[in-house]
Amino acid sequence: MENLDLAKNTVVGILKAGCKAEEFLGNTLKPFKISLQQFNVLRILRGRKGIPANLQTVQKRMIHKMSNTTRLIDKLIDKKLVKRKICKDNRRKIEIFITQEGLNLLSQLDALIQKTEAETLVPLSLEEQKNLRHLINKITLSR
Amino acid sequence: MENLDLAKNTVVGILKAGCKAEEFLGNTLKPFKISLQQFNVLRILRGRKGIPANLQTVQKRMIHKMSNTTRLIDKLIDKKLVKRKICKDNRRKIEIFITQEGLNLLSQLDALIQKTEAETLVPLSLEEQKNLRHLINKITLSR
DNA sequence: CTTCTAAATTTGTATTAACAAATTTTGTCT
DNA sequence: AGACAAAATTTGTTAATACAAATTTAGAAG
Repeated sequence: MENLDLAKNTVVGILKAGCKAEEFLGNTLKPFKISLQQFNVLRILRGRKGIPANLQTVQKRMIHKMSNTTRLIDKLIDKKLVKRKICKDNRRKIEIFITQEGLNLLSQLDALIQKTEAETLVPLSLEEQKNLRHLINKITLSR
Repeated sequence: MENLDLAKNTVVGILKAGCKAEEFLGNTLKPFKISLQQFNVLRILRGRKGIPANLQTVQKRMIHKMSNTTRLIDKLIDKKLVKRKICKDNRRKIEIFITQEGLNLLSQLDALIQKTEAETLVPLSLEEQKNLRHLINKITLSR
């Protein structure tokens, strides 16, 4: 009965696939000296198209839920890829923006990352990818 | 065209699912003070059923390929869950065993982990799990 | 407006992981 | 056996992450 270990094998498979994807993407990002987590935050900020984000907005959309987004963003600020601003009408609210330099970096990366994503999924046909996406989404969207 | 971002969405989904699985498993292991990586090494060693393993055997089977398995195993030795032995007939060869204490810990964890794995996959039927496992394996087994 | 409570953010500390260099081991060839 | 090259392992150092506690902020209630 291959069913006995179905859940175990599936979960281990998910973990391995996640590691492989992280490895591939990490290798692509390495020459640019940013981590996958940092890259994802940059993409989140770009996605806001000028609308500033506060910490929790960023945190909610992050792939890796980590306990310390403050310092992750500090790193991006050190690299001049991101800025913190104090809102004019509510000076207690701190808002986060991506800088032009950050946008430039992302546009450099876009094509490379797209290629890496494709490489990761090479063993799957388009139909299989759709199928996989559907199944995976069922897992992740359910919380 | 939802196809434009198919690969991107699929890869992001894989990453998220991986994080979710790590989170669930990590929470289960937390009260026992071992990390998921350490737990996996223990399971690898148990799987050898008394046959000792050397470092690279362990490394090859690890889910998280990390650069430093030596210190990971050192941690397990500190916790008395694992032992290093010097082979009699070839005293240069160092072999790694799981201790009785390690086996006891694993048998305590087995049921809990199984439950956690099931919880992670709750949104999927058995058929869907099989399907997912198949697709995921295509990705991970291809290297 | 002040007070209170819950949520969000930051900070300090300890643990873990990444990276590169150095060392040790393995196996082959003479 | 001895020497060498390649692979594996260990070690030092730096960077990232986890965890818990402390601080700050937001919003409700009086």
